[in-house]
Amino acid sequence: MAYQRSDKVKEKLSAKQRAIINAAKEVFTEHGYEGTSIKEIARRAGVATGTVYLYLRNKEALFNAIIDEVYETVLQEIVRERQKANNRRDKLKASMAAALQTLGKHRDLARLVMTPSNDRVPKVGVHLADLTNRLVQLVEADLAEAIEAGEIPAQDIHLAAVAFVGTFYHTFSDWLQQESPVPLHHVVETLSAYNLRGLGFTE
Amino acid sequence: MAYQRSDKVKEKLSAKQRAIINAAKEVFTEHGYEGTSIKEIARRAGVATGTVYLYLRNKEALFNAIIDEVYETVLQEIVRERQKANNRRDKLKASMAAALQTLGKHRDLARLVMTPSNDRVPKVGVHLADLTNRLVQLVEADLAEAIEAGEIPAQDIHLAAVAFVGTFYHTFSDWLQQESPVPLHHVVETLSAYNLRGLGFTE
Amino acid sequence: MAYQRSDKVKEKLSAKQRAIINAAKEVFTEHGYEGTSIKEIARRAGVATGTVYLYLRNKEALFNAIIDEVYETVLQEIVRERQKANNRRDKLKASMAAALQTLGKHRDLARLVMTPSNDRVPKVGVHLADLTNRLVQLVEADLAEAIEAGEIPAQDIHLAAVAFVGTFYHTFSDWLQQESPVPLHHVVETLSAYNLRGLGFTE
Amino acid sequence: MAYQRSDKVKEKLSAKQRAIINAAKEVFTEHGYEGTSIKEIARRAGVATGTVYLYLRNKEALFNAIIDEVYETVLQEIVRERQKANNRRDKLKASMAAALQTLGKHRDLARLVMTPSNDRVPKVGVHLADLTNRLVQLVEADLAEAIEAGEIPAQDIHLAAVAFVGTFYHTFSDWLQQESPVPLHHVVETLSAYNLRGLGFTE
DNA sequence: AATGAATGAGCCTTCATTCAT
DNA sequence: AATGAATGAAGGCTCATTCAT
Repeated sequence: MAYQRSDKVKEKLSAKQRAIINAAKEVFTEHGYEGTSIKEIARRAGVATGTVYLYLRNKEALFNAIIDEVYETVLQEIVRERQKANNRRDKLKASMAAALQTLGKHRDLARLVMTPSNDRVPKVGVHLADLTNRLVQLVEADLAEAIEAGEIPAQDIHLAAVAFVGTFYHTFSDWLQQESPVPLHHVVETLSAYNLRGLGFTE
Repeated sequence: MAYQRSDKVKEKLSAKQRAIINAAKEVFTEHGYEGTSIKEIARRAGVATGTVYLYLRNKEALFNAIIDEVYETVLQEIVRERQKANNRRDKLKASMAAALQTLGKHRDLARLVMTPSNDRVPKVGVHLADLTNRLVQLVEADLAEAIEAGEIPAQDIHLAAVAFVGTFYHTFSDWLQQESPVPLHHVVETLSAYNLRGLGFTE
Repeated sequence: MAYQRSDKVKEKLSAKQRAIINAAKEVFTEHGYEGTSIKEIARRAGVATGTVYLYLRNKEALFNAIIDEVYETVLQEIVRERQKANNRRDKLKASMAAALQTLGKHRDLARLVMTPSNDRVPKVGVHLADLTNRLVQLVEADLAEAIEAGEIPAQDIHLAAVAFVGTFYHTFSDWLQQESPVPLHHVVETLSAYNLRGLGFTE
Repeated sequence: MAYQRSDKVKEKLSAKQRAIINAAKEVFTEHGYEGTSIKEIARRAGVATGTVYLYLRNKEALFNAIIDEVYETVLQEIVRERQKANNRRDKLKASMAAALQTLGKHRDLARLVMTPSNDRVPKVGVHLADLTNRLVQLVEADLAEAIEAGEIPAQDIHLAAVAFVGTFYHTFSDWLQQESPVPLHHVVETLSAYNLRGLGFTE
């Protein structure tokens, strides 16, 4: 289903726009935002320089289009996985599992998304921060419910949520840089246990 | 003591090199890596453009020199604080407390250091990762000992250490962006408890 | 009559060509030669970009077509008004009055025509000069007759004619730039008197 | 004296800035504002592209620097020549004679200055209009005095002044385009007589 | 050691014009 | 006849780095 959905998103784009965005993904991934030239993207997409501007207003818009795509895909996956969960513990776990699994499928892209560069184009950085902020908010809501239900002790919800997401974010960054990484599901399992304990869930 | 130590680091540099690096800290902090020009750094340091190249090979080296300085200062502070601690729990807590307190004193600089920009100079990002890697290693050693001593259950040490550092890293990033942030010691206390529970320390 | 005539000019063009030229008038008037894009003209004319090139060889030809139209309209008007005049004095006066009145009706268009821009397309400037050259020739003929008839003293005919036209040209430019301009007929009256005196007509 | 003065102005500029401005004069003259590229100016000046920006903020500033130079030279010459005149008639004549003679010495430059292009860079056009406006103001002052002194009948001073300048402006433009032009002093003599008659001066 | 003028590659973006449909 | 997507040259400007003084 999610596959279909994200496919729908992609189908809206012409083959050419797809080619451009895909080329951009590659180049941005390899050289960063400032290190990427439109000319190179065009070359890699097999179109003329000007053609890029037929589909995307400018460099920033091109970059954001990519971020948006990843962003939306990940969030859709999270929502989908959470629906399968029955209790709070599983929801929390499912959220992070979905995020990691989705990003884990495209290591290069993930690397791009997870390396914010606020350089000179401040909006870019802001845009990138959104994803984790949304995740944090999701977790905060879960925690508030869990506390109210007496499943975990009262605590600083924001801090706890940021810490929660932080373990996954950081571990995932670490995982991205490893040459022969461990299976992601192992990461998910371990971190889930770690965080649930940290939050004060009792067996 | 720590003051002396970090002063030692600084003493190695000539007054002019100091002036250049300090100016660079300011400008990089204000405009980011790509947004910063050598000319502006030179102007702010009160030297000619060419003089910068007498002391630092190039822009990247200049940036790295700053990272190194922060890096070293933070690590020295961590080592110092750890020596005060008597048991594993306190050592772990002291490590993170020292890191956060030191970076917290210079929010702007911290923001610079903690916003990796792999733009155009991918090595910069790599360099920045070093700091957290070292922290992770420190924590790994602590965990290995704690497990051996039976204070916490056996677990994936690397993953746990990365998660541990991740909570602090991420929370601190979040803290940096807040307009009126909570006291850092509150963050330290809360996260310490979170992580110690997560690691499986028993009261 | 003049209406009919200038209509004849316009009738030669297909409705589509008319639409394009009219759109071009608008856009050139608003943004100048270099500031105008063919795409915008096409959009405003309700046709596709390529269609413009079906009717006009290129941008320069399009611009010249407009100049030609204004040019021809003004000249027709001059000829018509001159026919009403009985003597040389009135003919000279009628010539300029017709020119000014006609251009004065479309201040924007006049501004476009009267601001030669030799930019990049030097021929454009040349084309624009034609109008005044033709006016000068008309005046020269009148002066030659007037001298032969003994109405004015012998003099450098070309220079006098250029000066004559120059007073109107310059005054009219000045008038175009004024926010609340005086009535054109006042300009015509004043300048006519000025020039007739200058030429040596006696009361 | 005037020669010295304008020389002083030029001495202030380094040899390189002079070379750049002179090259710019050539290229702007040949291809107009929009048709001129900084690269070509640099090439012609024998410097690198970036060097141009060491001396002039940008293309517009470079263009204006040229206009300013001509502008100042011409006005200085006018002031100087007017001081030699004893009466109103001679002052008026001297003003225009000075302007024409000065511009006449550099036909190419004069062509550049006298072809306003308000295209896309509106300030450029405004800047160019200044010269004639200043001339008009000078003439207006003279006319006001002449009327008060009873030397000429009351009339619309602004219109008369614009017409006055217009004859010279236009005649000069005409002269600039001629391949084998008549001597400028002949133009001055003829136009002076024409205008003085037109204004109503009596022998 | 120090200077800072000079370099020139490289960047994003625009737009007149073409041509396959 | 008409379309409009595609082209790619060209332009102004910046800036890390060098080097003659």
